[in-house]
Amino acid sequence: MKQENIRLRNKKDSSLKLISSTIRNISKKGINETTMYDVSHGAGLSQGIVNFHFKSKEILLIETLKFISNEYLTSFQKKIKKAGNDPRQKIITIVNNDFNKKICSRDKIAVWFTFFSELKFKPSYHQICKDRDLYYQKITENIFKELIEKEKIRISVKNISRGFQALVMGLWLDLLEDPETFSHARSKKICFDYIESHFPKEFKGLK
Amino acid sequence: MKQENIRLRNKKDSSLKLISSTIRNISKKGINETTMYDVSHGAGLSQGIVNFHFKSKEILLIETLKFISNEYLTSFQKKIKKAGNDPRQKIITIVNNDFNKKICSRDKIAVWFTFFSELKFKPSYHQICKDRDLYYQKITENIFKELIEKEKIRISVKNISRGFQALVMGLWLDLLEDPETFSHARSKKICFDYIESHFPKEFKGLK
Amino acid sequence: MKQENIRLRNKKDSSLKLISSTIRNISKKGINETTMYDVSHGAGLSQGIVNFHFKSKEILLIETLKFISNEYLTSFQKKIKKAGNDPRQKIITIVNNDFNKKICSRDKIAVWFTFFSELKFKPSYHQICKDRDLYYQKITENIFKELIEKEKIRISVKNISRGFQALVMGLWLDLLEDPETFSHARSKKICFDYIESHFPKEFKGLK
Amino acid sequence: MKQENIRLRNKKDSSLKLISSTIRNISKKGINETTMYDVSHGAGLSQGIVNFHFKSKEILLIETLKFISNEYLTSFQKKIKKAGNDPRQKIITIVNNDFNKKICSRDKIAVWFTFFSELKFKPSYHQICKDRDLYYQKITENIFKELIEKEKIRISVKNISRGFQALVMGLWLDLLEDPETFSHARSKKICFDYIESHFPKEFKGLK
DNA sequence: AATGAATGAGGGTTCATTCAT
DNA sequence: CATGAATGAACCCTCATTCAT
Repeated sequence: MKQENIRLRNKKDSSLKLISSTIRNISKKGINETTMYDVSHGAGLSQGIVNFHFKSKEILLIETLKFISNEYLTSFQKKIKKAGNDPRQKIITIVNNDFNKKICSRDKIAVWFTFFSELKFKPSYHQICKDRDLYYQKITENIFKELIEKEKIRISVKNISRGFQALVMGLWLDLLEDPETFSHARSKKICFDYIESHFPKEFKGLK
Repeated sequence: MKQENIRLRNKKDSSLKLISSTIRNISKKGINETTMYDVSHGAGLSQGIVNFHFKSKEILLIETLKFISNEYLTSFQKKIKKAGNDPRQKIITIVNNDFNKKICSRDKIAVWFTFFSELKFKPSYHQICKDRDLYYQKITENIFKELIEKEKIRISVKNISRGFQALVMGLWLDLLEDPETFSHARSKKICFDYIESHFPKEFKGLK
Repeated sequence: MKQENIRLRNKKDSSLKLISSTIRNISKKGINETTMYDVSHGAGLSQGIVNFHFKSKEILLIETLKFISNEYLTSFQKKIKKAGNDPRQKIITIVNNDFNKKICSRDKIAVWFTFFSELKFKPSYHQICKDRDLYYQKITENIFKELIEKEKIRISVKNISRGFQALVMGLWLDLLEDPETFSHARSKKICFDYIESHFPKEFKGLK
Repeated sequence: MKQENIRLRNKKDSSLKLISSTIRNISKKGINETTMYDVSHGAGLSQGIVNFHFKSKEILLIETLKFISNEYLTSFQKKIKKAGNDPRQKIITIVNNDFNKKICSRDKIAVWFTFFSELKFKPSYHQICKDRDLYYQKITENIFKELIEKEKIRISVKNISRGFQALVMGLWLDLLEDPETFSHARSKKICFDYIESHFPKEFKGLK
């Protein structure tokens, strides 16, 4: 029974090591250049082991996407909870989380965009991303709804929310593409400008 | 002389057919799943011809990126010229061009994001994208500068311009990811909302 | 530990089988006509295995050259050691070894000359051949030096030694080119004539 | 009629240029690395032309071997004729010709050994080389026969002649393999040593 | 006679996957 | 659970050859 537990933990350990190695490799070389050999040796394990823990490369990649997706959501949820009930505080928290260097290091962004680029022809990737997006959408839409009601302006919640989300993704791409002249700080500033321009009363002079 | 011309045209024709086939294939399957065989047969030609016109797959991909990049810029320049000197008209033109279905069909977007995902480890892709971006940046920054002066507001040109650009890219990603519930029309609306929120006098009630 | 040994032996076995198959194939068809498929299937193994054990065809060929070179030297050393200290006996031993049918079967000669023909543009082949030659030279020069001292004649050690070596190579080429009318026995006779003509006292009537 | 002549000459010119380019290329890169493209462009002509003048690469190579073989024989015959009837003078002439830098430049030797290495599996090469060898053999055997009669020694003409020939080939190989420390002059010296050792009276102190 | 775009067979190589140990 | 030799399909690329011009 105890041995069984150890085995399970070992198995889980190896799987995690493998996923972590996958992320590292993808961010360094992209999906196509990342081989099963790279992954296993990057995890300090041997050749055939990947097909042992994950049935195929396809599945390894799906699990990897699930992993970073989950990592994002976990951080998101934790911080939103801490932010309390003030919509103003909540949206600030979201921006800070989205451009938290742990969540969106250049490496991680590279991995995200790698998966994005395959969305069109990989239904399984699509599903995972969609799940994350829907969750994110639901939360932000609610926040923007509260803000709109407070500010008493007339604007589509759906549009402002989607615009916000698109803006974040676009800025992530900029961070990936242009790391020398663009920064996390400026990304946040631009997001806050976006919010302030729509909710001037609530966010005037937002730092 | 005439013969020479015919040959050159034929050679150019073949190259174009090949690039066009490459775009079609990448948008359908991604770069890695697109084989040289797919490309050549998709162009109605035979196996070895791709390596004859382009020395390698690598170079074929670079030329393909150059092609769509150039296509984008050409359309952009042509329409901007038509728009005249009014900054209001110019920014509207840019939005219309960015979400013109020829320029940003789902296929083309897929190709763009495929290349974006490799930006980090392919210096040659990076350069081409950077060239396009710098040009786009320069033009939009000038427009926003004019608008800011007209509206007499205090806001960073650089930030509003980059925000706009990021928003467009984020919306492209949405069009790629979520074609059923999202549309070109809504993308434009969201862009115009972004502009209107910053320049309310100039753009009040912009459709 | 024992398992490890078995694996190592298996790996070495496969490498040897592959090299041996390479020799057979080169002697039958030459380097260029020998495909990786020929080599692996000639060794009773499958396609990709050659690139697993040797990283490339280039390296396979280098290892093959090293192998026959080593085989030659090993046989040479063993017999020289047996021959004792008499220079007369030693040079006889060398001739016998050089035209031993194991060492210079027509197949092996064909392989040697295949590599010789690429010496000029393949530095790695050149190095291996040079190593072998230098060793051979050193030994034969010492023998001829002893003979010259015994016979008390005046002649350049370097030249007689190099001439001897050249003669052997020329005769190998004859054995390759003209197997019907030329033989190992006659090759030896010609070598002994060469030696006798320079050291008549020592070798008078050498058969 | 005149036009016909011009055409023929042009055709011959091109063929010669092509063969000459073939020799240059083989000596630089070996047969396998020499492509039809290399040959035609090295001759200042275009791609498809080789298959026009020679039906195939195989035939081009055969014609090339015939060419250098013929070049060798022509030089050989011319000089032998000049040498007169003295066997002593004739053999000296042969040595001088065999190590004439025009006849046996390192480039030409490389070409020769390239063909030698394919002798075993290319009957057509074999025939051409054999023709050259038989002619050479006949002449040298006659010379050695005369020398033996003059010197009144007992030795096999066939063997001494073949030994001589083998020695020359072996020295050619040395010139190919070891151009830094070995020279044409030393090659000749070694040949003369060979001759002197068998015919001391006739060649004493041969320079 | 000459050109050079096009063909297509075949080579070297890579790599996900399997499996005996 | 883990190893790593072995498999074999599939890829990119080369190149002799053809043929319309």
